[in-house]
Amino acid sequence: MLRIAKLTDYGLVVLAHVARVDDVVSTVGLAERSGLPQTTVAKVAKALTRAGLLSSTRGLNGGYALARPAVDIRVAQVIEAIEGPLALTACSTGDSECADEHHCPLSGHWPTINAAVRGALMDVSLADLMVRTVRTPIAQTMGG
Amino acid sequence: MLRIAKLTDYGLVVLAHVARVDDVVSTVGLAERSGLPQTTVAKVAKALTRAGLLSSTRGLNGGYALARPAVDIRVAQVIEAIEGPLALTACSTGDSECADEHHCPLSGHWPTINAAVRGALMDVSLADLMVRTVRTPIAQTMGG
DNA sequence: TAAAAGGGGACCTCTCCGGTCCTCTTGAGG
DNA sequence: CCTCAAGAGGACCGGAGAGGTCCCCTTTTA
Repeated sequence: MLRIAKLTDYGLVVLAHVARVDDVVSTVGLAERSGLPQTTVAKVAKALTRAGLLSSTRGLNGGYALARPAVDIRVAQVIEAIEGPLALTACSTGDSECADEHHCPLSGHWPTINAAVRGALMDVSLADLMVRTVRTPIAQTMGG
Repeated sequence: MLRIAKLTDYGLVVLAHVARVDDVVSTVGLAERSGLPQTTVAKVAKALTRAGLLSSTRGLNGGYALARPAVDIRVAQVIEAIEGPLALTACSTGDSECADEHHCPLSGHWPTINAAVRGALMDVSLADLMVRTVRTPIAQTMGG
């Protein structure tokens, strides 16, 4: 359904919390702040570290920190860190089960579409996502 | 995994074949051309018709035709026809199970991301997808 | 009036994501 | 040197949801 995986969503949340703390923070700390299970935070943080978005410190008093400024972390990178290369269809991954390419008028065009989507997601940085959402007084009143 | 549904992929293929025929064509005819099961073609064509991308003729000698020129059919519209409104996360659909919005630093930002992706997919038309893929002689040689 | 073709769901299966758990490695500190 | 906290890596299981099929109804024309 053109959805990102829940884990990817969590990944963005975790990154945002790490950025906000602006210091080394453990998975336990992140779990408390985010409200996510500690095991889930750990799973996501591992993937983000492998991708070079988080830097980790092992051993006692270890934890995670941003590997680079929030402005330099793009949503597309987070998605790729957790879900792998961005490809809207199975066709575009290379391991094509879609052997009827002579039938398929679309073959060869997916890279273009993928690039367009990737570009859009590259334009949004973690910093962009951390701008405090402006809530109007009216919304606050109505929200109850 | 930020994948479109297979049915959506099929939808694009079906649309491309209808466009190529440039005349009323039945689900049986489309199944032959595309190599997809006739039942699947039917399912997809129904959704596309409901969304106004295909026009249908019922009764004997009936079938489908494009409801408007291929240039005016955008990939984003096809996705929405089959999968519903474009929303990368469950958060952004409105029926948020994600009640911890006070915890979530991202709340309020998803519409922006969705709009970016939607924009990218709106920029690609069915006509764009039907341009014959250019294969260089070198690629043919190397492809074996 | 019978046959062809689309319309609209219901339903079942199977894949794949989400979440958990276990064990190993690393490093700080007593 | 030993212990313990904390990350690394991978195995595993259950449930939701997409894919695909089927059935019956309506429409239209020969």
